Amino acid sequence: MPELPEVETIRRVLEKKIKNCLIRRIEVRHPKPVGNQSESALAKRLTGRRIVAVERRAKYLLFRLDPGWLMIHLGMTGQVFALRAPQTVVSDLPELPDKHTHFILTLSRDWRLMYRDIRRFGRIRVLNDAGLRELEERLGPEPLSKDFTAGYLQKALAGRRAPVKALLLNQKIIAGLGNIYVDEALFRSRIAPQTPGDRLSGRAIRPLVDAIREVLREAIKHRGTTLSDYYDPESRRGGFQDRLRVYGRAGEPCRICSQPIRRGVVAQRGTHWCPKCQPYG
DNA sequence: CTCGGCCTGCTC
DNA sequence: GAGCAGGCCGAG
Repeated sequence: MPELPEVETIRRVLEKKIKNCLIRRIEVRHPKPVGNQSESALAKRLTGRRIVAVERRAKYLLFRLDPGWLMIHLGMTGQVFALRAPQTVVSDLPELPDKHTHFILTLSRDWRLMYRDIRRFGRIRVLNDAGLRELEERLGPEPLSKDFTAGYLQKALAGRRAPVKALLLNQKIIAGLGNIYVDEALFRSRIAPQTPGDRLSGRAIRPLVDAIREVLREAIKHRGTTLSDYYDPESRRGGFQDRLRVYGRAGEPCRICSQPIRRGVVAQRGTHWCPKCQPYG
């Protein structure tokens, strides 16, 4: 569920709070998210390590240790909370840890990191440098990096018959987009989501690249989108949900042309678009 | 490339 | 009770 802007928001908050903390203790409360590894095996690889930096690649949160990496992918409903020892979350969230809190790191300076995940689609792994390289091999360029250019995207989409929506969700083509921001970027670049990759005109590529960058930057600025489950590590909601132009707005008037926003299924995902403002392919 | 599976909770 | 949900992976 969290896409690049949400994971980036989490990263920034965590960096501010727990960078340079030592991992004192770990607790595995449900084995699934850690890949059914035993608590003792994980503890051997984590306790005593320092969190040197908090990084992000695509939708992966990467804690740089000394040595090694702790990787967290939030799946659809994963959340990470950073709490000072006695203090609990504010807002409308349950007291932690609750029955959906599956993994806890106790850190120096009284911090505790709690991983909570209702659907348990998320994953927590300890990686060495080789493991990190394997992860990297499955991912395309970061959309906000200089590697993501019109030339690159043109090549990546060439000869692909799948709908452009499916291609933009493919993390090997571009890393970090999910259902919300793909729909939003296609709206902003006026491209119909069903358009096959190889039928996108060359002129459509540049606006698409710009729209992807723009929507991600804006969403990060507003600390991500909270539709229901997303909260940052300080249990704050995002603000971008109020600025969505098509996602979740089926039947509501388009903000540009007032036509009702359509909803259908493309690439097996709920897809939102304006039939009038998105004529291109 | 498409589909089903993994999970729980919420809305109809 | 059915269908849906911000993601990913492996099977066919």
